[in-house]
Amino acid sequence: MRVTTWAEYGLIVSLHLARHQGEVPVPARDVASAEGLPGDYVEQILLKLRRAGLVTSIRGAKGGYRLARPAETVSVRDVIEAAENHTFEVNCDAHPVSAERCHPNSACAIRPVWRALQQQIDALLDGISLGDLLAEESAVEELVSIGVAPRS
Amino acid sequence: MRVTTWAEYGLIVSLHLARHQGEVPVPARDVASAEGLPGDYVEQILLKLRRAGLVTSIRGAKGGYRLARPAETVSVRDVIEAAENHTFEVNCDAHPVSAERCHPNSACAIRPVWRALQQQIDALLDGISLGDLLAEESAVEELVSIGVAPRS
DNA sequence: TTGATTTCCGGGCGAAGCATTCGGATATTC
DNA sequence: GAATATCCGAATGCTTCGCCCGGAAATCAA
Repeated sequence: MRVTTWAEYGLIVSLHLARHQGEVPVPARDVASAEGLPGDYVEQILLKLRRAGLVTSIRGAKGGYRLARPAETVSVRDVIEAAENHTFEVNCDAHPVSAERCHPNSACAIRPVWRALQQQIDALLDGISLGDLLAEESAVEELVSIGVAPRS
Repeated sequence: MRVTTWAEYGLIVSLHLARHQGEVPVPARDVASAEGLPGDYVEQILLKLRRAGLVTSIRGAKGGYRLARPAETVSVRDVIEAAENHTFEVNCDAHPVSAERCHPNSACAIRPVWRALQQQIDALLDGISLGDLLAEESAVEELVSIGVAPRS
């Protein structure tokens, strides 16, 4: 159980855009080189973010990407769902073990576990915005600069 | 982000053993056929559960598997960790994007998100035992039998 | 003692998914 | 019209997943 690079890069990329809000739009390749990520891949991710309505794009020369909404109103869940299509995927829905066992009103004791997981995960990711991460970023940055090792 | 069949089958299998505690040991193939799972695969899963100390095995004719501890003392987390090697895997540790970014004391704002996820997930899975699932199972069974559709 | 049963265990294998690249079409600016 | 970008599907190589196979060792019953 882990997130793929879609989710991880998606966060890195949208965080980069959040950092450059209010400026000129940032081309995909600039994001990629600044963050040290594969260029063509970043382009695909930005495409997904745009289709989800999280970023807006401007085509042609001087074009690029911008966050569609203020960073405080974009949750980590938004980004992950846009980039990876889902946060936690419950097997009962997507990869059922068998039709009978996984039928919605069978007496399966395991399903509630996955449901609970899904709810907790979504709630947590819903509660964190790109704005929060941006704030944390500069806070940690400051700690590091005065020589205090950040935890974890 | 989802659990693999190792985790899911692992739960099904240990739940099956929990249901038959106190009886003669259950051979792997009996578990498999009773639960409708691939036999050789179940064998491998039971092997992992045994290596993790969750089940005990008896070799030879009349042999089979038994839960090593009472079902109330075996958490869902125990089972998943045994079957899948981890619950939620944090990329910073296992699949770092880059050495610098993911270095423990870099100012990465994303890492705390994964850490928080990991903690919440582990806490939730720690709080559920096979005994709980067994109880829920019979409760739901009863609801179904009197014609009330279980939720979710 | 022999045969049946069963765990033990590594390796293999096809299919799917992941991470990434490619090629080219379309739009915009200078 | 050249340069810069987004747009988009498809192709690629790699890893992991889900599962099977073959055989060795242990145990029990006849």
